[in-house]
Amino acid sequence: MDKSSPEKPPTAREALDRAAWIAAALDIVAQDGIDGLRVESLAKRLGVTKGSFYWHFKDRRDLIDAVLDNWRAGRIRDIRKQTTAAPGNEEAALRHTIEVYAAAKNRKGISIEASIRLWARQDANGLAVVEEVDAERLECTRRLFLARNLPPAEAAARSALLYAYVFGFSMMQCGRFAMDAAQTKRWIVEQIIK
Amino acid sequence: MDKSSPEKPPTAREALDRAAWIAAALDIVAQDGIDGLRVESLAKRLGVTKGSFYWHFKDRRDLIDAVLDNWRAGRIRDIRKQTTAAPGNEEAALRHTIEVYAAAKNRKGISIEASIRLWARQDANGLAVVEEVDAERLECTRRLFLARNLPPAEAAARSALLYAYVFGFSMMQCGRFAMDAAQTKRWIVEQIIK
DNA sequence: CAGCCAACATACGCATGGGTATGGGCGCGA
DNA sequence: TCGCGCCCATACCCATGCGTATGTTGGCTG
Repeated sequence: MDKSSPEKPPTAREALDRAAWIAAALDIVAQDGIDGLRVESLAKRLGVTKGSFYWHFKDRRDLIDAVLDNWRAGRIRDIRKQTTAAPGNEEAALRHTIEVYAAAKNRKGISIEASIRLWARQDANGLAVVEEVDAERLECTRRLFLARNLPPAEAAARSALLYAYVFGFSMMQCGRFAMDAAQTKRWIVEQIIK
Repeated sequence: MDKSSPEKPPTAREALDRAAWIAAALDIVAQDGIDGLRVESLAKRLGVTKGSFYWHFKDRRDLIDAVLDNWRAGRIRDIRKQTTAAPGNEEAALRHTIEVYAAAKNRKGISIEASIRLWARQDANGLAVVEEVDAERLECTRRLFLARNLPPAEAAARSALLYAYVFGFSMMQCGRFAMDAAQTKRWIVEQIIK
């Protein structure tokens, strides 16, 4: 919750440095998972030593929590941005959301998400973060369905199906199968939207 | 590929012991992921020391590959078992398959699957195993849809949606949301099946 | 009973990694 | 210019963990 490691108001320099650590940490999480997020290797990647790390962060756990907070904020910002729609444009927004999140392009983002989710199975803080993101995502798309005057139960169900599909899809990094056939994708999207 | 570490025909005793190691290893994978699968801690859990491990396995990688093979065989056996259907009973089999795989009950199995999948993003052998399992699962349910005389493209699409849904669902360990409302589940299943 | 071999245990070297304690350089205000 | 505090480096302790080399034991065989 408290981002500033010294008590004084976080200076721009200090905030930037913490952000740099967190950004580099996210790279590592994408590659090797949260378990692979090691203080020394992270420091080496940034061209410094542990001494620097332990000035900016209390310990490794402090970094992980910061990464988690950062990820949560980013995911919530993103889903809200992607699901904003002018009245009457809700269907287009829904298609756009599926298109964006079911794109196999964002390999790094998917890796990070999978890593955090897996790790959250063993960690209370992580679990809370994942649940917040899930709740926000489900709510955002549910609102879009509701705006189309669907019954609440159906809006919730379609939202859940959309999320589960996008998520399951992104977990199969191998698009060699029928999963990525354009025809298949189109059929599925119609099932979810229409 | 070669399971027997000594060249002689694998005796029953030796096979049993290897299986015991692999079973214990799967427990650890479920808890801490493949990265958490450590030779020494595994040995401690079995009440022996490393000396025993390195008699049964060449190295840690050998154990991981054995775990992978074991998992692949089990998953393929299971999907085939769950999707067998007498002619005319395909719809019931499909519902049964969804019910079984989308059950949040199998927490351990889901953890193992998620761990292996995440790890496979960084490992060629693991990736091949995951792809084999994916292909088999998609094919098994696709056959069920085909038996109901659906057009091939639609059968493939429904199979993909079913798999993506089940998978995405199982990744959200938190059933606190609309995801587990019976009504929502029922609506989604109808979309996939009908 | 001698010998052999499977199935371990013991002990070691080495690397990685968390955390701490301490030292040092450098800019900046008094 | 003197100190002070931010930012980082060095050095150290300790734990975990991989892999290897070698010792040990119990059971089976000839």
